[in-house]
Amino acid sequence: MDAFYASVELLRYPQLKGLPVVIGGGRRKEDDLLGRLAVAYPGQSWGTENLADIPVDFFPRLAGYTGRGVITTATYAARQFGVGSAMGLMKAAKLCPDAILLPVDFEQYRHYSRRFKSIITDIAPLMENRGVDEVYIDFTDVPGGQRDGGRVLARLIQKTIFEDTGLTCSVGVAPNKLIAKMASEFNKPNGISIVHEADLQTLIWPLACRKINGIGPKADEKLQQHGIRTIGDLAARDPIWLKAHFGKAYGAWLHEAAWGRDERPVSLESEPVSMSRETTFEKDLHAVRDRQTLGQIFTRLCEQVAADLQRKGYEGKTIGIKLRYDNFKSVTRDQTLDLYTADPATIRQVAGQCLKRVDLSRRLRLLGVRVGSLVKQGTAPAEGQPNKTSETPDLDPQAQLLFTDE
DNA sequence: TCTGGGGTCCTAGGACCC
DNA sequence: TCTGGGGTCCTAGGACCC
Repeated sequence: MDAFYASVELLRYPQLKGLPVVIGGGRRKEDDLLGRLAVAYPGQSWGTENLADIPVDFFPRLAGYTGRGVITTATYAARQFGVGSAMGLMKAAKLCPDAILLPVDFEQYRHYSRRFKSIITDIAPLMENRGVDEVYIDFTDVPGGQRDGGRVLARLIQKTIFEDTGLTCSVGVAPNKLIAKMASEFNKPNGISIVHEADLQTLIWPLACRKINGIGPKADEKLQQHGIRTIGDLAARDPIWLKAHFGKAYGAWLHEAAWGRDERPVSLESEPVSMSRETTFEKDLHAVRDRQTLGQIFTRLCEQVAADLQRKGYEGKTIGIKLRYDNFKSVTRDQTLDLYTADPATIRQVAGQCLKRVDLSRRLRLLGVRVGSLVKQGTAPAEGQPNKTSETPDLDPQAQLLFTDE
């Protein structure tokens, strides 16, 4: 989907079309549009039917943003200013102070996500979810899937989604997922791109290695150090050399990817492995000095993850925590139980034990709670032998007591 | 002016078992 | 007088993705 979050917001606020808009960030009072409208226009009620009447000048701007949020999506107009996904909003505010800032509304995005996905599965049932705004589709056995190299079906999907939701998407058609993903980037927004096996050298090899789904910033940096910048450069390397420098499995995969080879099937629904909740604080907190605040946040995270599990019908037996220190270093601790659970009190208790095994003398910027090793509720395998645990000793007992046992 | 939240998968060492 | 070999599970960290 093209600029998905932003495009969904533009459905509600069409008056913002063509303007630089970014979605993201923590909530500020100024971001509470409806609250501000109630003050500015007393007696008028604002609902789905007249949101389009809100004057553009009324929307909050990026200028003066002071929180720790990042951009999740920017409209194409905003991208002109050099702002984009994952950029800190403070930095974005320097680049484009007049951009309109809207808070994220996952509820709404999930709603449109379900809608466009159900349109797709009506047309082509073999669909794989790749998050809220992206899917892989296997056209192979869909009637008409081969017409004009897949272009006919791609167009049908685009048209049907647009007519139902008003949203546009970009489609890449290729012999496998790896190339299709790259192809989908060629013609954004609202484009279709078809890449055949024979187009590898002309269309794929000139691209930066980073365009391969699976080569991130770290691998790219290392590749560049060896003079490998394009996928063609990568394809030219001896696979034995790649394995020696990048590890057996990853080296072999790099070679295959550069040659456009990918045998992964388009797979239908898969079971979740873990669920988690985490939060970055407005300001760094200290285990001792901010003990009460941290205790409340910690309990809330446990309750939220328990509620998520129960709502979706899962329970897990590995309970873990994650901290991020003021220096941005993260640590995790987890513990596996003999029993599966989705109970907030149990999660709170075990997560509290995990907290005792980390250094709490540094200030914290993030706290998270995770439950893993999930099974569908009621299908928990029989209780096994007691766990073999590799003991990690408790640290800094003084600091621990202060908020872990609240 | 620092850097969200929710995930998956991989690696590597140690415990433990046969 | 020198320490097997294979397998699984647990834990921690990290890369990567949307």
